Amino acid sequence: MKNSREKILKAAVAVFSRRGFHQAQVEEIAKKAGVGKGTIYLYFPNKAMLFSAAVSEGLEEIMAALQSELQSDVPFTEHFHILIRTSVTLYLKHGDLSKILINELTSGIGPAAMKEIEAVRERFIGFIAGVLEQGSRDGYIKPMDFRLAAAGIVGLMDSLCRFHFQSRGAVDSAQIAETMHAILSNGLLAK
Amino acid sequence: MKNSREKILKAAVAVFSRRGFHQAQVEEIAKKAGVGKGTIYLYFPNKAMLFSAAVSEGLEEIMAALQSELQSDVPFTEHFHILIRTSVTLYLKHGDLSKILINELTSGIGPAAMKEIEAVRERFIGFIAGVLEQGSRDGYIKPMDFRLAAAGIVGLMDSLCRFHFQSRGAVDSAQIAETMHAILSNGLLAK
Amino acid sequence: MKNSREKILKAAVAVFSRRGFHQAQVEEIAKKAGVGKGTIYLYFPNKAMLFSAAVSEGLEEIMAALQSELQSDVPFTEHFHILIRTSVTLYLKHGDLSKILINELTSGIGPAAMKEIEAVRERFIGFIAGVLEQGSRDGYIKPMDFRLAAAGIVGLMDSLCRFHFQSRGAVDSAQIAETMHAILSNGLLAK
Amino acid sequence: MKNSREKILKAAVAVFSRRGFHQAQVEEIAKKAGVGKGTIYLYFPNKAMLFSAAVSEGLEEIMAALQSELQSDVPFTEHFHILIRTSVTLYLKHGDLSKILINELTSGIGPAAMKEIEAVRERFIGFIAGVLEQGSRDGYIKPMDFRLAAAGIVGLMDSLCRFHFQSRGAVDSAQIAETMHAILSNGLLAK
DNA sequence: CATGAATGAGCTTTCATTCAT
DNA sequence: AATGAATGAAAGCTCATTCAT
Repeated sequence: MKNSREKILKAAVAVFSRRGFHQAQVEEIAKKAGVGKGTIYLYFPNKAMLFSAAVSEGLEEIMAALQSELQSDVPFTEHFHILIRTSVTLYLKHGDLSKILINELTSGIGPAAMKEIEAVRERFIGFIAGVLEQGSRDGYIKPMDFRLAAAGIVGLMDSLCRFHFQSRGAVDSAQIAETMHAILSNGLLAK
Repeated sequence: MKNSREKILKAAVAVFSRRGFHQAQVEEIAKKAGVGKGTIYLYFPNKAMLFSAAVSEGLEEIMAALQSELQSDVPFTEHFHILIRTSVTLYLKHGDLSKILINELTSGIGPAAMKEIEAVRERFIGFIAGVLEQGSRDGYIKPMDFRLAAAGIVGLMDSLCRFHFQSRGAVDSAQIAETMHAILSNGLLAK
Repeated sequence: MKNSREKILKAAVAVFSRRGFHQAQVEEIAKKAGVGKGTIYLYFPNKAMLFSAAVSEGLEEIMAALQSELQSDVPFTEHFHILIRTSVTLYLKHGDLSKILINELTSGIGPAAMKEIEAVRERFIGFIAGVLEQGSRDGYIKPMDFRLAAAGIVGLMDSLCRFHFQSRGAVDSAQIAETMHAILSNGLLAK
Repeated sequence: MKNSREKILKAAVAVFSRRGFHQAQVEEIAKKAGVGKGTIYLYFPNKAMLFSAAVSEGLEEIMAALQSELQSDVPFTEHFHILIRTSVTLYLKHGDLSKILINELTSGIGPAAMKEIEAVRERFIGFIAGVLEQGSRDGYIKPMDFRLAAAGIVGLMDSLCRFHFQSRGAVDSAQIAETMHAILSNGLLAK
């Protein structure tokens, strides 16, 4: 049996993503985690901090997974494709998280937790910008404002993934990855 | 002096976008609109419906503005560029709205209002998909899943605009339009 | 067309009896009376006073009708019977009123209106006590505390009439009058 | 120290009877019970249900007390007298309750709670009707519509007890019991 | 470490009342 | 005399947080 902190975090991600920050009730998280309400306050100072911890640790996992993917040694063009596919897969798998990350950023979470979350988002965007920059140094990516582009990519991915969730299976992971790849590699214009 | 309904809607957009749906207080909206709290309930049945009305009517304006832009008769390549620039400008100008549109979609607004908002988002995505499809018929845009692409474009724009708002002026409207244009026309890959 | 004051009073009786004092809304009364909300405040200082006026004037009518009945000159035993039948009929006809009179006496109407209503009830009880006293002087009614008995009679009638309203026709006016007459003339005990 | 539920119910009976359903404030009940406002909602889903619980449980007590009185084995005539005296005593003792039971039946309490209360009143009337029916079988009570008569008795008692409360001591318990007994045993008519 | 009964600040919403027309 | 748009006090209810056990 995992320890309480883990169980709480896992339950928190699930509940927050389903309901959003304000609609989520601490009690439901406690119940889902199989602990008492009070126990949550043993590990997290308040709801907002629990929220940012949930987001933070989840995203950290995604980044670690992507990072390890980056180690492999294949030609860039293929690498680029794989990277996108992996991102989409991870993003959809951690769908809960992504919904949170996108939807709750201005929902009045309180300044402290807010800062935490923006920092996480920053780190995520920075991570992607880093990948782009490396690709650029190796001559595969056009020079550009990498952070801006990275922010755009995150938004693109979010939006496509939301489409997936809302389409209830009509649009699958592969289609999303292909659309992303198509747009990001060559744009929309016919040659 | 504008009529009350207008004043309330305007104030609502401002407050909702700053605070998010749940954090926004009806009282603050009333104060900002310069009307009594009760007056709001004369025009809107409840907070959620006020919210969806605010989003809805704002977005309608944006679409109308874009629509009129589309009438002009210039070569497509240039048109494409202009369209993106106009979109970004409008989006930034109605920044309040865009933040709402993106951030509040799952925040537990109540089913009725929720449906309204999703419908608006749908309409917006559909509108963009229509533009892409027309471009494709004329041979300027690659064939693809236009609705998916449109969803992606909205996400891309959102994310870049948010970057603008958070950078507090470090990234300007032109840069965002250029980045969008660069990505959407040719993608990220160096040739 | 009756004048506004009349129309308002009539509508007030109808609405108050259907909904009770607190549930009744001034707007509904105005609508039913076919006047503007503001007009009501031209004739009555506030909701509570409108309420007590409605009760008061209605009860006054009942008493007037009973009074005229009392003038007739028939043997007391028959008179007693007729009186009860007439009372029940009137009470049921003015059912709205009776419900109000019974149900709203402690509902927190505000001290001023409250006093008015209690005064009306007093007057009604006094009226019946007077009838009993006269009957006693004529040797038809046992000596007793007439006001107390009158209060009891009003309660008895109320309760039976409510039974009528709730039974939705299963118990008719005649049955109620007979039961009242049976109890009041000889009591419940078998000889 | 009694448990919270008990304390709340007791306070509720007191406050509801003094103010009536609508005028009664949950906060005042909480204060009187010596608990926090929220605690009330731990035990009762809403104000209306608290109300019906208060009425219900109080009346149940009265019926239990009367029931035990009925077990005793004395001649019926005396029994009848005793029963009325006991009823009046109980009714006056639980005066709060009786006021509620009579006054609030149409005050717009909400359908669910309303039904509960009507059911309680039904049960009470049914209980008395049962007593009458038994007396009739034993030959002491005239045959009649027992439920109708029972409803009348409740109304009679109510009204007399209200008289007691309003007379501020001028009319005592014994007088009321005697008046009831006089009316119910032999009626008002002189022989 | 763990709990959940208890709390009360804070929210939305209603509706009697006013007053400019 | 008549109106009804506007008001804001007032109240029920929720839920994050605490703390005695």
